[in-house]
Amino acid sequence: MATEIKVTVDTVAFSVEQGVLEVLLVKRKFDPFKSNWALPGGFVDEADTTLDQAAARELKEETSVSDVFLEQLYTFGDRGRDPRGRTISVAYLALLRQQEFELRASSDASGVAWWPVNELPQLAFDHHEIVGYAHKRLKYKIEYSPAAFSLIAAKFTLRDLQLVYESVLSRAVDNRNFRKKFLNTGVLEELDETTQEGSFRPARLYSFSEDRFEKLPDRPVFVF
Amino acid sequence: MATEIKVTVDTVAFSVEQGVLEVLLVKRKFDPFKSNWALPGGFVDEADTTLDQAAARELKEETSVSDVFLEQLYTFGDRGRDPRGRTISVAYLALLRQQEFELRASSDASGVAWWPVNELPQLAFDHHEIVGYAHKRLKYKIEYSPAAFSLIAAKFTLRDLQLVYESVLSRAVDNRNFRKKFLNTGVLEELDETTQEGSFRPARLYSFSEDRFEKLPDRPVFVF
DNA sequence: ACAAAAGTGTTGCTACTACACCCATGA
DNA sequence: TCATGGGTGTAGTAGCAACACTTTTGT
Repeated sequence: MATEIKVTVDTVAFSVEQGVLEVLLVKRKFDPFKSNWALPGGFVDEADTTLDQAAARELKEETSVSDVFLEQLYTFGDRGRDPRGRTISVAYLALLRQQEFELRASSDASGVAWWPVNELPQLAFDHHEIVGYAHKRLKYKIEYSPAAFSLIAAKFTLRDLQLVYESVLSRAVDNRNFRKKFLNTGVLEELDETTQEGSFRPARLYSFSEDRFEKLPDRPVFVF
Repeated sequence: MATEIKVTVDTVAFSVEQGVLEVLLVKRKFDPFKSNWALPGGFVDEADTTLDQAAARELKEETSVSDVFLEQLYTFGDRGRDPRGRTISVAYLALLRQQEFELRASSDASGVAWWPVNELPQLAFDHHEIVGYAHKRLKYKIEYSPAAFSLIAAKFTLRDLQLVYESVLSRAVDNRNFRKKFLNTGVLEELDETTQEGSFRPARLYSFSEDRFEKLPDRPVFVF
């Protein structure tokens, strides 16, 4: 009965770069699926005290990304998903900003790179399914949680924020209504700074106020 | 590295009985936690082709409940949650109607019973935390999915339906608005039958139309 | 003056909340 | 006729969708 099973943690890390939703992948150096791209992840270790911590550790080891939004997603465990034998994968969702990290591949990998979610290469194992699932969950998540703010810098313009919504949802949103509604939620702090990006009008910067979010009588819904 | 870890599936099965949300528990016959109440579940087996199937198998073996709504919830894997050694538990949510099953304990258990979610006994392992998590998820779930219909008979009165919402959400809802809004969603089929339950006006019966639900241009939201 | 992105206001409509009473039935 | 749960209507309000033009800046 108590079959021993191998357990991995694999992370779907998203970022938005110039209005494009991208996923962090590593290129495998060893079999199985040698030289295929895959999600960063690996086996849970005796030393890991929690699964969350195991996912964070693997992500850091394989890509050098650390200290980011990380949340458990779903566990994939169909027999046959790993040719080496029964392995279940606890999948994680990560949200981050590319500019904050310099990618560095581990010795197990021959590469690390960001791939647009709509132009993914062939992926190892059932990782394509995992990415699809993560994307679907992210679409819900930005509508009822402040997840979008994990994808942009601490100071951002309303346009930055809108680009996150548009790239995650894969559709345009009306910018007048977007601004009105987001400002109305009361979670944005208007800063006394503006951008200065080119030969056009500078944009006001905002920050997300966790405090204000927590203090609202009802959770706002970020649906556009 | 590739530590072998034991994997269990444990199910939080909910039902609503006379306006009370209840959880299905089994009483353990063996150590650890001998004679404590626990969630039905057990080790994933070599023969299980999927985790979903493993959860269904364990639920049936331990309580005789089968063919019910069953969905993966979350995976609990903190080191130390099982005194026997590293064990992770893939938790499942089940929704069902008590009257459809006659409970029968397995030989591993000295009892099976429904417990009101607000009056739970001490539970084995971290099962109390798992139940709490499942309840929280169920509260969301009935608001954006037709999950509530898995908790009542195929033919039901609007009152039955309302009792499901009230017991899951732990609060009263305005019955005028509840009826109006639910009828407006277009997912209910009005039947030509009524109940006949006592010395008062009989109630009209309805059924949930999966078809109508699927065909709606936008998913209705069941928020009251 | 032009190119580029920032920023804004109104109207119509839908859908929600809040609220209290009459109806049908069997005993 | 009473007790019990079944069933309904309205008015006010809030918030949404749809829609196009003006502003600011650097070159």
